Amino acid sequence: MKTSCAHDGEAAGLNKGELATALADAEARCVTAEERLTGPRRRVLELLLASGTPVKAYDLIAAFGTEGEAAKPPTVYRALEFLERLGFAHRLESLNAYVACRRSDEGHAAAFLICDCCGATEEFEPEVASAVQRAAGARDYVVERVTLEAHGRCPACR
Amino acid sequence: MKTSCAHDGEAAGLNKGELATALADAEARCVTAEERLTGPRRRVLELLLASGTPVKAYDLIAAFGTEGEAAKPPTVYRALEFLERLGFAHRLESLNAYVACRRSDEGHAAAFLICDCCGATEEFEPEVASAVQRAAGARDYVVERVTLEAHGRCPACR
DNA sequence: CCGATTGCTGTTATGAAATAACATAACGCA
DNA sequence: TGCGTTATGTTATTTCATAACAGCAATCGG
Repeated sequence: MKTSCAHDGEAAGLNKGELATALADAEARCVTAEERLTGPRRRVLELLLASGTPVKAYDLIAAFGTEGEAAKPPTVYRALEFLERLGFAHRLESLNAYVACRRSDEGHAAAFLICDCCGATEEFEPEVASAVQRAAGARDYVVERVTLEAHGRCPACR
Repeated sequence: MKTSCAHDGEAAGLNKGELATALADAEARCVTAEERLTGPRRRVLELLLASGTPVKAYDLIAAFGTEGEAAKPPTVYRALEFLERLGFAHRLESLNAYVACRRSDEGHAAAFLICDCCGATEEFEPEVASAVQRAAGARDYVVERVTLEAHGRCPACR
């Protein structure tokens, strides 16, 4: 799946200032939603934001501690569950990985372009929704959640 | 995810005659493609077809032997890889499960409606493709493979 | 017919991803 | 302060998937 290629390393993560802003935003949105951005949750979000690309759960687990100690799996998985619920992160089913999301609407539908070469992802708005709804309607289904992941190559990797 | 509901058990798998026909079809397509539908491959396809709904890999492993003995994981995973390659089966990323496909075109794009209640799935043609291509084009991506899985409720479960 | 190549299978072992279950701590509030 | 709720810590286990290597069988050129 992930073919090796020269463009790794230019990760696109947030720098220190952007990170602080993004975390403050998240904090604010939690207050509004009457939810708590606790330590572990904040830490996992920070790691995701700093990466800018999808991160495996066990990489988060390994990177969790600031002195290099690992977290226990449930710590990170619970944080991820929270972050997903509030729309701060998404799970990429086809990669078994998680990615931060900076869109401001909780619980939005998500669709992704995923570069199989460098691992970069771009989230886009699934206008696709209407086509899915049409297919669903024709079969009498009610759709509650859509996973859309398009694999290919990003501009830099071609 | 899978909420319990009364409609289980009405699985929609193929009966004996249909199964024989479907396997013969698969056999024929393999000949055309110059591929071999060997024992393990045929057996796994048979199990998928008989089920009619998505099946977990380890359920296939457990059901593999005709006298109840389990297969070794690689046996089944290799067969699944082959079946996917030829378009006889698809992997459902959001379920970690596999489902038979009776469409006749190798390597086609796949999209699914998945009932979270009874586990039924319907494959549909992703006309969606055009919308994805538009989003991809705008971002200069080249798309090679699309995963689309819509979760919801089937007619029977509402 | 022989030997080499290639593709598939069998087997053992291990790696990677996720969750169950239960104990403890922190928070919000009567 | 004491109670219910929500979040965390911890141990263990389950679920999902692949690496690595040995053997076998079909195919093809000589």
